[in-house]
Amino acid sequence: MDYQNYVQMLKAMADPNRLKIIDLLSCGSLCACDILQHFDFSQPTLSHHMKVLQNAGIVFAVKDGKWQHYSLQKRFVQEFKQNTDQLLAADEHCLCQRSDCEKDVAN
Amino acid sequence: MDYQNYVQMLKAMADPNRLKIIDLLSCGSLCACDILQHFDFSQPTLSHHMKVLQNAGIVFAVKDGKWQHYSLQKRFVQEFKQNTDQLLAADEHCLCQRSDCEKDVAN
DNA sequence: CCATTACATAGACGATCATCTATGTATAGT
DNA sequence: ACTATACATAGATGATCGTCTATGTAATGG
Repeated sequence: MDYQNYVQMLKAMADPNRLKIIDLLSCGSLCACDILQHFDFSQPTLSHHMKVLQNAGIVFAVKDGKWQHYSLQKRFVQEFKQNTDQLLAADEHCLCQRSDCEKDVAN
Repeated sequence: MDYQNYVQMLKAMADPNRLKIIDLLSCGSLCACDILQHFDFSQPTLSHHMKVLQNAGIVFAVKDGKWQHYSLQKRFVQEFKQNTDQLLAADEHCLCQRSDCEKDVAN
């Protein structure tokens, strides 16, 4: 499994404010000023967070006049769930490579 | 949704080494020395990572003589998937609370 | 007992991070 | 043209993070 991209997603999500932004965008696209209203931090801070989310492939932006409309990347939603399932499944991709691997033992 | 616990899980997962530890443990319990063999960092560093994973509710430890056996918390596997689904679903829990909420608009 | 093994704790250090203020850059309205 | 609005960029700062070395502790074996 490709950790690199998944870790970047996790890092971007591992901030309460960015997680809330993702939650906001899960119901549709919003412009920066709309998002900002839900937070106490400054506008440059939001700009920073949006860039982190874009770099992680979580969010994409469309410019419309003065406004930047942000939306969740559909591909992110799909890939994140897929990577999560793969990570947490006790299946045959087992990394431990030990002869006494306990992958079949329930905990 | 309770961000606090979910964010703590995400933070703990947002490190490539800890993610690999989770992957290793997804196929069964391992002791610290077994886990350490898969990495280049020092033993205290592993001890630190295991504590982070325990504090996040991802891993639990059972002591057996000299050995510490680590396993994934079943509850974590379940709750993490559940929280992820809830976060990324465009359902009625919409936070934006705007009259023109676009939660029904596909992107 | 003493040495070894398995692991934890303490403290330090450099890197990364979230946030801020100050400022720049478009776009829109009058 | 001027002003206001929406957003980005630059640079600074304090906090957090991942890692290390040094050391402590508890269990095991001869």
